[in-house]
Amino acid sequence: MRISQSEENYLKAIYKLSEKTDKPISTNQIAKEMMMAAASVTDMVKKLSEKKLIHYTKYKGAILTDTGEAKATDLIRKHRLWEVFLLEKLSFAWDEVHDLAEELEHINSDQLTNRLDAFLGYPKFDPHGDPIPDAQGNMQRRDQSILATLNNGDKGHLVGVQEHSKSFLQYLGQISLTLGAHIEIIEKYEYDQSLKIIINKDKESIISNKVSQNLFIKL
Amino acid sequence: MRISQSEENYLKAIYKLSEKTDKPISTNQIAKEMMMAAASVTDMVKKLSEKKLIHYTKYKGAILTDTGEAKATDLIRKHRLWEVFLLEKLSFAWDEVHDLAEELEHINSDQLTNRLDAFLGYPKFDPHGDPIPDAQGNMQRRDQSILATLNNGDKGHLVGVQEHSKSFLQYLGQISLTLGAHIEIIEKYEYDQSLKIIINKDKESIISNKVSQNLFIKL
DNA sequence: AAATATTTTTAGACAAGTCTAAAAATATTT
DNA sequence: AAATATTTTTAGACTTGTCTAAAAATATTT
Ligand SMILES: [Mn+2]
Ligand SMILES: [Mn+2]
Ligand SMILES: [Mn+2]
Ligand SMILES: [Mn+2]
Repeated sequence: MRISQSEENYLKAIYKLSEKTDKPISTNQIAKEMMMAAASVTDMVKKLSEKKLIHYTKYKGAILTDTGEAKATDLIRKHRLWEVFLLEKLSFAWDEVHDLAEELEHINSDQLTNRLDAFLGYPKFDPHGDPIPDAQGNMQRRDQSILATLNNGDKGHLVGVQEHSKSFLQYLGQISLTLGAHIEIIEKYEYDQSLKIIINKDKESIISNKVSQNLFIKL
Repeated sequence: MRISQSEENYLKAIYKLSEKTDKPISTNQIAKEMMMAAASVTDMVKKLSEKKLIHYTKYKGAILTDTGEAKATDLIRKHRLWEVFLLEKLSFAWDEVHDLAEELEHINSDQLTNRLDAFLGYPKFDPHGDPIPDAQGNMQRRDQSILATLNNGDKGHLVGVQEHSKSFLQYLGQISLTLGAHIEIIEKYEYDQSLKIIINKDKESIISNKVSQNLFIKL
């Protein structure tokens, strides 16, 4: 069954929103995520429902079917593999790879995807620390804690970021917080929950709670 | 100025047809090349003309403007670079790369193109022997003769193919005629212009005139 | 130079994907 | 349980890219 690029983007949005909840995803949520009018979403969910990619009940919301979820997982696999390619092979920075991957992910060829995977050495995580589904759609669960929940003296490595915005990633780059960096909490300020940390056992930084809420650490 | 994927395909078709002639390209020619109704082409050439990508006179045909030609050349650059990537890095065969490159070429990012070019080592020719334009749009002229025009005793290397169809390329593969192969003409049969050749100083083959018309040889 | 054939354009239609404004359904507050 | 607010759907419109059938222009033949 032919799935358009637009339909693929809806599936990804629903998948993403479904990661945070088990409830059906409302048309408004999808509209907000995709920056689109709610009316457009209503039209599309009807179409996706007819194609059996989602379960949709009027006024209730949408849930991916198994087929829809498999399709979304495959898109994520392609997106993340392309991100790895762009960073590792074409030396793009981690704040530059997302937009290009957003387009490359729509090229549909299992052969291309699987050979790219092999060429990259079957990476398990993308440049933002997100797990890459394998050809069967299985992905490793990342063992992580949110930095904001840790305390004085806790230490570990940066294994992922929650936010993916360019500005956030660039900010992290500026304070030399790259994926894999070692972080130790020196002090947690009760007042605004900001943290004084040492990066790579060398550089001291103070980061806001907003930042630490978006960093995943493996202890 | 935003150029859609569809518009890009028209530009490429006009470019391709323009390589064989200096005359304006008729809507029918474009329609045939793209396997589309002539009426659709008429609509599109009007649009391309408004965007100053082609010069178009009703009932006369279309010629690329400098802007249009630059755009087409850039698409060809991307197409051929991706073909090299697929063959060299992902080990696809030369009869498999075209369709994927047809999609990859529409991803518009000069940075991506130029980094891919660098990653591949600035190749000058693609897997079919076609020249790859550089970032400025310049490409090397290939020094070639059509095999069908040569005579007994002539020899050289296969540097390109005219036809790009899967079946033709697969046929060549079967008789071990790959790019770079050495070819010597043993005998030219007057009757049907077929040729007895020796490939790589080893394997003897008889090829039809239809085949030899499509092979470019460097003496 | 007419008649005929071919090519090209126009006219009108349709599907996909989007929007705004209005109506209907659902949720929240009083 | 009404009244009010919010969410969601419907209705109608628009753009892009395509098609078929008919009309108009151009080219070829007689
Ligand atoms: Mn991404
Ligand atoms: Mn990512
Ligand atoms: Mn090609
Ligand atoms: Mn090629």
